[in-house]
Amino acid sequence: MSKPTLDKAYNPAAVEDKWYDHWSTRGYFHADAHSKKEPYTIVIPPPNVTGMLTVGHVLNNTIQDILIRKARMEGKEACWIPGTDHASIATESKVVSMLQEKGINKEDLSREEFLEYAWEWKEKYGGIIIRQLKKLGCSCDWERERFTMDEGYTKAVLTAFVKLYEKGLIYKGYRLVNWCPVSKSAISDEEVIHKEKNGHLWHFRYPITGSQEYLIVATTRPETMLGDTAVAIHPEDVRYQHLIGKTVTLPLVEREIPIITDEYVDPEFGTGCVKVTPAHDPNDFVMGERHDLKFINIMNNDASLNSNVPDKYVGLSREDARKAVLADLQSEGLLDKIEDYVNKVGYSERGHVPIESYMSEQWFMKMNDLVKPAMDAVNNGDIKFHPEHWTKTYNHWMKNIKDWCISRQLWWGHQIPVWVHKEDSKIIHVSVDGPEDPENWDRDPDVLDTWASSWLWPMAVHTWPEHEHDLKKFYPTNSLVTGPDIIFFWVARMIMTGYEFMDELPFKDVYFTSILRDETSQKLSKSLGNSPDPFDLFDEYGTDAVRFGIMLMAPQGLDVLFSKDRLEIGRNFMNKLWNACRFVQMNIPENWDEEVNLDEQDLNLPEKWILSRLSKTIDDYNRQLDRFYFNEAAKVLYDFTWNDFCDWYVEIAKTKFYGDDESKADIARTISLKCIRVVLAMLHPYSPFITEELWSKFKKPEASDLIITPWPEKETNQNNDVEKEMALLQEVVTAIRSIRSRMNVPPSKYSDLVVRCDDGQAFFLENHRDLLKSLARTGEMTLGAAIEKPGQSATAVVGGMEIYILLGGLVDLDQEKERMEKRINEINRLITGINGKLSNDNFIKRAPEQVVEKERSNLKKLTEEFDKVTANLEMLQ
RNA sequence: GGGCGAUUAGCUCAGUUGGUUAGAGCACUGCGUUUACACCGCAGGUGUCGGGAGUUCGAAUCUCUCAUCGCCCA
Repeated sequence: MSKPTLDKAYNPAAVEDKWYDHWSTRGYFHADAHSKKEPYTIVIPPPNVTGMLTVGHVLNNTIQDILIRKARMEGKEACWIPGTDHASIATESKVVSMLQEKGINKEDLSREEFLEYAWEWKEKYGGIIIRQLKKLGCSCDWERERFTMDEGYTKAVLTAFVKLYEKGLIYKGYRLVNWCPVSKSAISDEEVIHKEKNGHLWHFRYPITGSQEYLIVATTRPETMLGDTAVAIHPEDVRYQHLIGKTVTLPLVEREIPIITDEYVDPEFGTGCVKVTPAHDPNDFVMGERHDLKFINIMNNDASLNSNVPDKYVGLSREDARKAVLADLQSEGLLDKIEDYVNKVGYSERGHVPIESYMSEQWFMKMNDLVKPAMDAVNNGDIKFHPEHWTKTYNHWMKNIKDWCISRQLWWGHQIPVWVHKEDSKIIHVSVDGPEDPENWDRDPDVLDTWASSWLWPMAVHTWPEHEHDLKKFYPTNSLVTGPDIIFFWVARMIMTGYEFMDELPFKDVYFTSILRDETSQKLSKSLGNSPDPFDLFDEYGTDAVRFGIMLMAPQGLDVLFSKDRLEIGRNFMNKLWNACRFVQMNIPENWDEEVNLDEQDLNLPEKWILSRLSKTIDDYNRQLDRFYFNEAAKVLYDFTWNDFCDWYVEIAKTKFYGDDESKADIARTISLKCIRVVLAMLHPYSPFITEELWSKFKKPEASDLIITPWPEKETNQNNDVEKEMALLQEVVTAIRSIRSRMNVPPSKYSDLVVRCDDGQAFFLENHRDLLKSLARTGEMTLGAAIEKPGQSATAVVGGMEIYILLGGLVDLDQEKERMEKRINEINRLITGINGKLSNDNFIKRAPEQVVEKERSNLKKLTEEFDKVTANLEMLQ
């Protein structure tokens, strides 16, 4: 053993950086593609390159670190590949606002100039989250760190585009897309957030052409009426049959537009008449195509009105246009009424403003062919989701998948590898390297959706499209750990690319983490300001404690209500572990060299018991981790360490340490060390720093650093008889303590014990006389079957033994009576239940024998206890 | 409107294939500073397992239904 003894309390700050540097220096994180070991690979969900560590990242990356550290200890070639994502829209908008602060408009810059600023920004802020992950303790292979706009990665992204284009899966279309007026770009369906908003339903009068009649349409978006090209009614709506074939004159615009009939119209909604604006609403778009209507785009790319509306409205923002249109309709007497109305409004996830459905030319990807193998893989179990129920969400989305709009009107990202000939725009060149005569071509200015690059992550972090060594060794990966919020964006699409380009799944297990919420169940987010800074938490509790605490509180497949207080459990546990180790260390002499071979020892009950518990703990722990129950695994370790080891075994070991039999002390030392070493090894993936620190003091001299120490082996010391016997001893101790506590017996006073019991029980108690003395503070023991209840004593019935504690005048008779009566009622309740079952023929006939037997034996036990408690109660009367 | 999930002690959650005297931590109450730990120890109280119905010898667990809450998709 090394000396000096541990500090009185664990001080995280003093050890965390030390060990991280040590591990890095020794190269433990780096995976060797040429090793013979079985690979175990994880690719990190790449955080936004300009992002900062959140509590969500802590949860997510701790889980990955647990998996990878365990695999490493299990002797696998553990490879955790880190990296960051260029996050097109998010990063570009940050750069744009940074430039604005400097007084620079993006519009005034060339593409090249802008990208220079963007790269500068990336270099400046791009490393932050990586450094933060290191503080968290992540054992990533930093030599393999990737960025989605690295040269090699970019090549992979463009290669994928070209391959899919050549297969006919990518096409260009002029369509209605989700348009973010802030970033002035298309966004995908998945980037639109639907929110319920309190709005209005405005009813307008549209005059029938050449008549005094009106029809009334209702709308939530008055300003779009300037782009109306029809009014629709349901074909069977009796109210409006006479209008079919007529036209209305669109107010303010004075455009004559047809009245059409379409099944889409809901006669129950509003007046049953609908204005149709094909260029600005997805449903109207479809109707427009069906009826060959005009598509009039009335907006610029910033959602202000363009020259397709009457002059007085040109240039107005959509908000101002709404006011103007309403005012003008009102003054013309065409505003019929206004109703309150709750409607769903789509917001841009990044721009935080309502999106427009906007006509524009975009690149789309056909998804139907890509979906099939990806769906099969999940449904036939090749890829497993944890928790499993996410497969339903996955399937639902896959079944209803639509073509994916992959172009973005941005500069930061992968520019689409399509060139149009300057002489003839019908001539198109698509390739990774571009045409040989670039001067004759114009490259498509758009970039790809970021997800159209990150969907290649598991293969493109290596050398794909080249199939070199790393790719062969480390693809497919083993586990993916990510949030369910990106199941469509990312997980589903990675599965598609896996089969499309590698003809193989990208990962075998997907663990979906919990979503973190605060105590009022709001999602933790920076914009709400309810997300604590992880570094404040690390400072306050220690990184290991935060990691352990957050894992302990993350339930399976549910949201986590995060609160700082709950990290205290983690901190307390670290302290408990530290102090248990400290205590053991204090009781091991300097230069002690007497570790015994436990297999050759004649062990007594508590020793056999703690070894049995340890065996079971190893099994349970591995089982929980294997099924991705990280909270349960943490609990298994916590319970063993705190309850079995600290509360019972260490207390028992004291009698050996303080006794005068050195050989017994050596056994206790050996067993304590064994428990500590196994616990440290098992806890290491959760709490790497403190365990490595303690390991350095408690390891066997020849052992390696904990991070690469072999994972604890399965043990076979489990023994149910021993556990039962120990449980009885614990029950006796607790019963005695309970009486002493109730009667306020001071700890310094030893209680004499009188027990009515059979010979076997007497032997048992006699056998553990010393333990009873130290654990329950008992004095003299008088045992036997013929014992009469002594006067002035308190009673407990345990396992058929009637335990009397002599208390002189200390007994509170009323309190004792009350207790006994309460127990008698309880026993009665239980006995009634059991009798109900046993008197039921069907139960006897149909229930398994062991179940019936168990009820019988319970009945016997309870009846005996009932008799004894009743008799004792009578004596008190 | 469609789908998914949740509802167990004051709070946060466990509860494996139906059979446990329904558990843990926190909080709470009492006692305690015995040379690991007050980030501690010992002892203690707390539950119609959301409501209802069904299947079963037996339901917190399986089925249906209702209610409430949350998320996703229209």
